[in-house]
Amino acid sequence: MSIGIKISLNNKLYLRDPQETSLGQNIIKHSILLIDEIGFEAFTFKKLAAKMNSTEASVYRYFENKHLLLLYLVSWYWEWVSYLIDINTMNIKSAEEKLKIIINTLVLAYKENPAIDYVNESVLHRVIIAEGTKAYYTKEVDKENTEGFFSNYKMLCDKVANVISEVNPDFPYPRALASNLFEMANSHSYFAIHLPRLTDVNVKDENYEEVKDMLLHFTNSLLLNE
Amino acid sequence: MSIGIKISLNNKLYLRDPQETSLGQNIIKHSILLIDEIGFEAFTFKKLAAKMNSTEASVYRYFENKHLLLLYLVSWYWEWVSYLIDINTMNIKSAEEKLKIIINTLVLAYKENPAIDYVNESVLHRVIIAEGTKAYYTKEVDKENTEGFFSNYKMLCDKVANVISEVNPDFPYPRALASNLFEMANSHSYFAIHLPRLTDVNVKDENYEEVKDMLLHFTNSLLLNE
DNA sequence: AATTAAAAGATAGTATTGCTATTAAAGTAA
DNA sequence: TTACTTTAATAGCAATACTATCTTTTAATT
Repeated sequence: MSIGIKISLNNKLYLRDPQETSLGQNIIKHSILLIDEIGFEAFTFKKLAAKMNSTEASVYRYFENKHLLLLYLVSWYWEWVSYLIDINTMNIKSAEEKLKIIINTLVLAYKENPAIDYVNESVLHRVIIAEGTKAYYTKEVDKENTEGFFSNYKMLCDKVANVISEVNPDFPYPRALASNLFEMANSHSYFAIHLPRLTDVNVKDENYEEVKDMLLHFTNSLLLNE
Repeated sequence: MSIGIKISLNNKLYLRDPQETSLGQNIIKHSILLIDEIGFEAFTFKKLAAKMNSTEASVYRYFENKHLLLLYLVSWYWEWVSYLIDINTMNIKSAEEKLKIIINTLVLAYKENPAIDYVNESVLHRVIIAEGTKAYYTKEVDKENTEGFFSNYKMLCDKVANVISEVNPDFPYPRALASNLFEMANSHSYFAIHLPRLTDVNVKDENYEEVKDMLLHFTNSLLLNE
């Protein structure tokens, strides 16, 4: 039983809207699980179809190729984070407090009560951490950017940058800090698990508290000291 | 005429050492150019061989697959940066000054006088910016890490983290700041060109000064304010 | 200068990937 | 019930990611 919020995404990301049909929802559901399981490079539509007892050709009716499917998942994720931030900061006046909540949401989004039953937010979180950046490090980035394929991420960046500027109007790099918070939230979660010498934080059993504390420390240090 | 410095890399990265033969050097040279031209996803050993008038099978005698070739290029790049940092900070006593030089070197490494004729450092810089992170966002990261495939990057991170701790022994995240400097140097160079709404810096005609200024600002703010 | 070993080139072959096309079956709406 | 749409089933094709073998070229040793 889904609460029925619908994440709104650029409709050029897909050929047929996967949120509209049960096959589409199945594609989303199993692609998240399969990418998590075997990694994006080894992931193919044929394997996905096999896993969900459908056919390759059927998957191709929804997504042009696996890159656009990843872009869809990434956009979905950031839109979901954006939605959570809106809810969690709704009645907060203080910009400092808002920024704290934003950082909290960024790192701990995957824990929030799942609102959509065909998306396992916790697994999606792992997928975004491990594969997310591949969505925009591509030769077609400029063309895709003009088509609005990254607008969810950019809008979230705007939103957070605005709060940063509210906290400290003189800080000269609000957008950069915002995007850096997104990147660090994910990269240091990855480093902690796979390349611990590249970070100072620990992550054990899906506990990302230390990542959050680090982001808070960085942000405070950058914005509140003069 | 090459000065003859030899970058030392983990010998499990390759099947035959490409630095030792002219075919090997050609593989390095043209792979940098071709990845820059068509992107890592479209890059194949067959296309590379065609470009350099050799054969696919010959390339496979040097590298197991294109992923390991990328890892080789990435390791080469960070080892090159590490070497430049050593030279540039050789007679510097002050840790603050050293850190400034490190940041400078990080962002502007590609400009340094090319010491190795088969590597176009400026093009390699672009390749690392656009494709570098794909070297460690892979399903085999843990296995490859135990084999020491990322040791060049990790050692550079150690080196910079030590200087950071020298500047401020109480700063709790020296490694994270170090790796974040590497990541930001590259990601914001990329954002400035392709996704400008994700940053506040401008890059035009290979002029990365603003990226450098931002990294200096972040670093000072994090380490020098109390 | 002749001999030999190693490297590179040439060619072939295979399983998988990344698609497109066609036709048949199933479900759904008029 | 007919007609329309969606999905399943199957086939096919060019490119990718290799491996294997064999011949020629190059370089090193005697």
